[in-house]
Amino acid sequence: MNDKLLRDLLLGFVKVHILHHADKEPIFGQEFHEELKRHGYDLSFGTLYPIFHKLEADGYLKSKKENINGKIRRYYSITATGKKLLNKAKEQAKELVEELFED
Amino acid sequence: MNDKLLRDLLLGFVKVHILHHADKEPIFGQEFHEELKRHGYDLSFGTLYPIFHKLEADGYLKSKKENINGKIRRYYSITATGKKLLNKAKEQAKELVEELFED
DNA sequence: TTGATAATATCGCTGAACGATATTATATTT
DNA sequence: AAATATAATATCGTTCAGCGATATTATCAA
Repeated sequence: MNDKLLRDLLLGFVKVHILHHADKEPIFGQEFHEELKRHGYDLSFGTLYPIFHKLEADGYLKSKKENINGKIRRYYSITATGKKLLNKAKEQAKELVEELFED
Repeated sequence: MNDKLLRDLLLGFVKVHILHHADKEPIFGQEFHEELKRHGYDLSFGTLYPIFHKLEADGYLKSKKENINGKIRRYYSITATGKKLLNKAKEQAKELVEELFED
């Protein structure tokens, strides 16, 4: 079955989930990619990294490079603005889903 | 505040909501546009109509033209394939939201 | 018959998604 | 010490979707 619609749904959520995780602890690309895979979501790095970049450019995330055994990791954590947005997004997502299940 | 992220979230949901409403009764563009507006969502017709077209082309909706006082309306209703997709989408959306709210 | 109205359709631009490829910095092997 | 492997991030070029603006369709009203 064609599930472009399911993909769109996922893509709408990915940014919110990034903020959600970056709110709990610093995260980095590969790790988050694995996390998604574990949940059955296959998202390419060509999609994922630019999302991180955009979220940082827009001030919702801040990042810090760290050298782990010679591999550079860029750890992202949420900003104050990011937290505000995250809360709004969670509310909106909840409302939209609730509407689908009421009556 | 920049809320492109909230918009992406909405856009991911719009198709699911279209299927959801078209499952309850036949709907048409202007009406659904009003419905979204009432909920505070502003979606242009240049966005909305192509979505309807795509959903029909993919076999999730079927449409029938009707002439109401000389104004042509195209009423959309859900297909069997559309119902299956709708159920999957609802499950996926629910899971994604639940994760945002657990622990 | 001209204009107003309700609705759908589509154009052209911009920007995002994505597979593929390049780059970075070290550790390991030959 | 040179070459290879590895873990990770970065970005290119193409395709496609979102969207404001504009066009089209079919009546009714002035």
